[in-house]
Amino acid sequence: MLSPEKQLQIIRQGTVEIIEEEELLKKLKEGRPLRIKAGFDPTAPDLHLGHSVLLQKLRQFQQLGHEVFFVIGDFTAMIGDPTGRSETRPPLSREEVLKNAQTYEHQVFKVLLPEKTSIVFNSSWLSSLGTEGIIKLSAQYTVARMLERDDFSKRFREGIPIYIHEFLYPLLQGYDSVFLKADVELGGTDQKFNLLVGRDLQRAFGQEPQVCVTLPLLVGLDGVRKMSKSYGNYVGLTEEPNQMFGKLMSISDDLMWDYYLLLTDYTQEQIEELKTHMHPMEAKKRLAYYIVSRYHSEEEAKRAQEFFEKTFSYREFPEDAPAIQVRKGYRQKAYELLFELGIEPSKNSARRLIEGGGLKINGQKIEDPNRDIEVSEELRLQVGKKRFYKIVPIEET
RNA sequence: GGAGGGGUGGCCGAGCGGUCAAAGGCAGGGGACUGUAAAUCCCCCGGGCUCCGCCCUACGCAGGUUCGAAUCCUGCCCCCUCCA
Repeated sequence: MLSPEKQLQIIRQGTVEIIEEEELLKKLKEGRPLRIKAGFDPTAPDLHLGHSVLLQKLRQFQQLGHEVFFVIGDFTAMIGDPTGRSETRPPLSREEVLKNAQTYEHQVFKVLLPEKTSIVFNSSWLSSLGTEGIIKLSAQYTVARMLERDDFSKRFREGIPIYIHEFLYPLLQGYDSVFLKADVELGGTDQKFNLLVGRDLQRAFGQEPQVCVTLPLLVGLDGVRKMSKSYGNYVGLTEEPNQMFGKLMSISDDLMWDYYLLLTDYTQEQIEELKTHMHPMEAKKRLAYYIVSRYHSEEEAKRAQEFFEKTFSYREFPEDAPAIQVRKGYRQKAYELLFELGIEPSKNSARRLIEGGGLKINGQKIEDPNRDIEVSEELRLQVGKKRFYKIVPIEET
């Protein structure tokens, strides 16, 4: 095991805040494996790279010899964390939650070390809390303190409704920490308040308070908003290699360094090294390769990179483009063809696409949507910059 | 319970009797430039069509007044503010 000071240094990397660092150091000095907790809401079926920031940090803890409690908030998911803006989330059904939770397990172990991970469901202790338990728990916290939370105080000020049950969310999450006797809890910066409630509750229950570690929210592919499924700016952990590689190559150079810091095992120094000595595009390829091999395999990462280079650097038509079969001699106007073969969802959108110059057939730009296209031999379509199709004629039987 | 304000396209936000499928912004799609980066510029962006034109739905819901309503009136639903 590394020295406590050295450990702290590694832990600190990429975090926003550690409350309190002194306490963490003290805990580390005890020389025992610490109990590290992080909670996930099983509200969406798939995790994306944004979630993996936490996983990455948890993994570092594991590498340092600590123990991770991966809490699936199946109970709290039924409340819905109020963090997500002022909108009240529709509560999820039990089945949905469980189904989502299942897919998590599989994805999580692409990053976490199984032998040092316990996956636990918070319903297993929260659902038996009972009305009485909830009341006792609620008695540990005041409304005034609840209103300290940014989201709540803002809404309170602006007269946006705050429902009573929303107060329960931080309390229950905090109670998870009590139940698990967590030494450390990790969360995104948006979780800070909830993490702190955990501290207070542990104190109230006579435990040593957990250390709270907050991590930045990963910025999505658009470089502006946080990565989130609802913004469509995410990379899913289960996405296919070519997709994943391509998406990662499309981020801005600035953003790439955040990704390095938050998603890889590269140290700060190594990152600096890349920044100063490597062409940004090469560095980006390395990042994409790294991530694809983590969630798929080296082999697939290699193939994804080759695919990328062929199609985009050398502009080769990808051999494994989806093939669409049509009757030999099929003849149709360009826009009709795109529609009929299911490449574009409507004739209008096909027309717009072509008029905008987004269609190439056999490398030649087609600009007139009404132009007749005849399929007598294989045609290679490029639609927009990223979509490729082969149109294959077959003899009529 | 009382008094006011408000609900517009995926989102934000103008419009307040015709010239409104509805300004502007964001997001999105395409193109140029590139390193499928960023920045920038250009085009498209409710839906459909035989597309320099035509046809449908649309401005919370339901009716009404008008030759004509997102814009006026009535009722209903929802949201917000202040007072109690």
